[in-house]
Amino acid sequence: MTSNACLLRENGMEPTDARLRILEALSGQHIALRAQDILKALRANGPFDKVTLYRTLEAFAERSIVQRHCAGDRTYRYCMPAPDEGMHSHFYCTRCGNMACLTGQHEPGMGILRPMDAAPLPGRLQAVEIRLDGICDACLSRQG
Amino acid sequence: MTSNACLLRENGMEPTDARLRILEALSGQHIALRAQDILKALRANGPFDKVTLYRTLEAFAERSIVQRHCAGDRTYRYCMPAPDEGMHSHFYCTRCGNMACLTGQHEPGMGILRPMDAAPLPGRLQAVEIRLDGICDACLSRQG
DNA sequence: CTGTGAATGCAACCCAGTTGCACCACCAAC
DNA sequence: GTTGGTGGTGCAACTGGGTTGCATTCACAG
Ligand SMILES: [Mn+2]
Ligand SMILES: [Mn+2]
Ligand SMILES: [Zn+2]
Ligand SMILES: [Zn+2]
Repeated sequence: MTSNACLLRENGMEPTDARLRILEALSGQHIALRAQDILKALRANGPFDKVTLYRTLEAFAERSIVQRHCAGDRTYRYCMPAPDEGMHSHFYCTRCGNMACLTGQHEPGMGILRPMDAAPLPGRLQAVEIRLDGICDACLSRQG
Repeated sequence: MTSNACLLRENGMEPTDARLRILEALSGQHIALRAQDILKALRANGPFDKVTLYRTLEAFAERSIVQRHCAGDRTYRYCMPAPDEGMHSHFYCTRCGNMACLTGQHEPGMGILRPMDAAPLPGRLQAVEIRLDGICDACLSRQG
């Protein structure tokens, strides 16, 4: 029994082949992947249906098995949080679209996240998304 | 000469009727609007072309006349920063999609934004996007 | 006037993500 | 064993926010 299979069982999902393959593609990554990136990786070892992927990713995100983030280009990116780690933030390269996971979690409710805002929030906070935008080192070295 | 016309001139844009109408729709809002929200408001006082709106909003965003943000539902929201204010963050209601602008700017490079991350960034930072997700007061009062 | 570039309008297109529905495997009840 | 329900997958069609191409109009300098 792999740890991914356990993860699925803990979340009330059968560890099917498709699900395990998707988790495998996401495990150990330090960047957040587009659905299409994942699809391409999956299809390197056999056919895989697009809709199954999208539906599975959505189910994973609902159960917090993966994190789903909206990048600056309006496409979702998916990544697996490190074990026992909460939300983490990302560095998004506006030139190449690469979205690196940053180490160190951040927590909803941390006062320091809104240093200059004394007013109460206009609702019940559930999650905090922090995205750092810029040019990644690879793009910088390619052309400054 | 309205202040919006000045704003356009300062950014090298002719203050055309279409542009002024768009800025007018965004001025004084305390929420970030979808393109479609803006279009609906514009069409309340006469016809307005969808493509002109999108192109104009893009030109405004490039010149930082408006801020463009990607909400959790993968649609862009547009808002005008208060005068002399930099980037600000938003509260996004995952139930109704309303995206409230939060008062108080945040600055790229503030150390406090990444409290638990000592590692250097994997690139050159240009902007910081902070989105607080949750359920807004209106939705809470409607059904908890 | 007249030429030039900027701005606008309309139609067609793009494409990540979604929906509908058929199919299949599995298991439990009859 | 047959039936019926459930969960997962596959294929095709669809959605809709946003974009592109291109023709037309406008502003204004020469
Ligand atoms: Mn990540
Ligand atoms: Mn705003
Ligand atoms: Zn890059
Ligand atoms: Zn709401």
